[in-house]
Amino acid sequence: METLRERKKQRTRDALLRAAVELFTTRGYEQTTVDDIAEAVEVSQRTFFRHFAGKEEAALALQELVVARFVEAVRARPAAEAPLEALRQAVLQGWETLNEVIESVVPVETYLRMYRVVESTPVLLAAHLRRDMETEDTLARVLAEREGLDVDADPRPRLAVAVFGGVMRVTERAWSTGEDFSLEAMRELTISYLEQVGPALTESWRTR
Amino acid sequence: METLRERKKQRTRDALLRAAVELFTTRGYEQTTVDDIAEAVEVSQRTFFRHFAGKEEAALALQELVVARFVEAVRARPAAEAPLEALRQAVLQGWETLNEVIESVVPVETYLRMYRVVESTPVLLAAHLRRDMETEDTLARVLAEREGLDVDADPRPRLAVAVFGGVMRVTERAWSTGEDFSLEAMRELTISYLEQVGPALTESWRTR
DNA sequence: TGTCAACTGTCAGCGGCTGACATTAGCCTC
DNA sequence: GAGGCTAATGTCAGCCGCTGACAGTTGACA
Repeated sequence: METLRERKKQRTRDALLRAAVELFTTRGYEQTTVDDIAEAVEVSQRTFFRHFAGKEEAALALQELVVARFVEAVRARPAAEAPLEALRQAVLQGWETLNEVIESVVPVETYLRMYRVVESTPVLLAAHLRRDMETEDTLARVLAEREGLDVDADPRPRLAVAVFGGVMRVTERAWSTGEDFSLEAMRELTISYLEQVGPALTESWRTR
Repeated sequence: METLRERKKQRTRDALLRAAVELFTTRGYEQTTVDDIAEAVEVSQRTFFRHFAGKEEAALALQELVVARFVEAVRARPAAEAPLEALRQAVLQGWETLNEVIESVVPVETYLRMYRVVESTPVLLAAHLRRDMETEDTLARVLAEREGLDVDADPRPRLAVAVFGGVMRVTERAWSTGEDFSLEAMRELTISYLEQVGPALTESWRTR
């Protein structure tokens, strides 16, 4: 059982996160000050910074939930599965179960809107990409362990994860600049792009 | 012929850039204030911001020179060359001719030290990665044009460039966290990793 | 119930960055 | 070569993100 103090603290954090996301997705990230967020929740600015390391962290907190779950999904894939197939399955699984992670904090649609705010705000995109690299680092270790390799001696786990991450980033960008912002569209793009990356590297583009 | 005013302006910018790099590589990025840089050149802080959009831009200005040249090198590759081979050749060519671009501003060794500052400073790494994405966008258009494709309709140019970029990022990271900070080491890593990416994706890692 | 610790508020201050306005100094024409 | 024009710089005030220090409040737990 949780203590009252912990519940109160969590409630404040949730309120700050929800207010931040609400403001970011309506007014825009740059147009929202930390004071705005704190004021909306009726706490001091200092309290905001006690819950979030910075404005960026509040903007990326939702993504972090999804990414953490994705990494766990990769860990849970059967050991017999090939590395890239494990990544592929974990990603698709992630899209399917997005509701379970997000809906308890904000509506999925809000999450998807926030996603696009990140993609279209330079400073947020930059922070997002750096986090991606950290995730890739973690994933490389997971894959290396699955295959019994030393991640510092054998570059192949890092290379595979980097390639996979590159494809996912192209996918995300295509989704966020496209017209269909549904989860289903994201899922179909993921499948399609992962299928095409092999041919794109080996075959000539002129002989489709 | 250049006007005196333009020469003076360029000289101020160069002095600011050199002072910034000098301070960043000795004292560290976070430990250096814009006032420090301006003071070292004996100009006002406001003048610094008239030459650089921000502190980050001064830190990434050297890289920008190299990246711009790399993109030009890709454009200049023979049209008959396969896309990925064009990228590969352009990168290797870039390392070989690094002197020509950099030495007129700072010693190559200083550039390599600055490179590692970027890799090890979170906020700089983030900004660097975002720039990489912009570069990848440009390169995808270049490759699409070479192959006569529409970059918005066919994802293959973007996918190929993203994969290539992913490999290069793994390479850079391995170089900057390794022990041999020479250009030759960078070059060898590049060749080695680009060779291994194919097998890493297709073959089983256990049957080396 | 009283002590301790955690959460919060207030205040002061730093650093990045910008707009507005004044000043200097190269450029260009008559 | 004296004038006006304009680009480059300096100065000043102020916003915003963020942090440390200190004080007040409110749960936790004996």
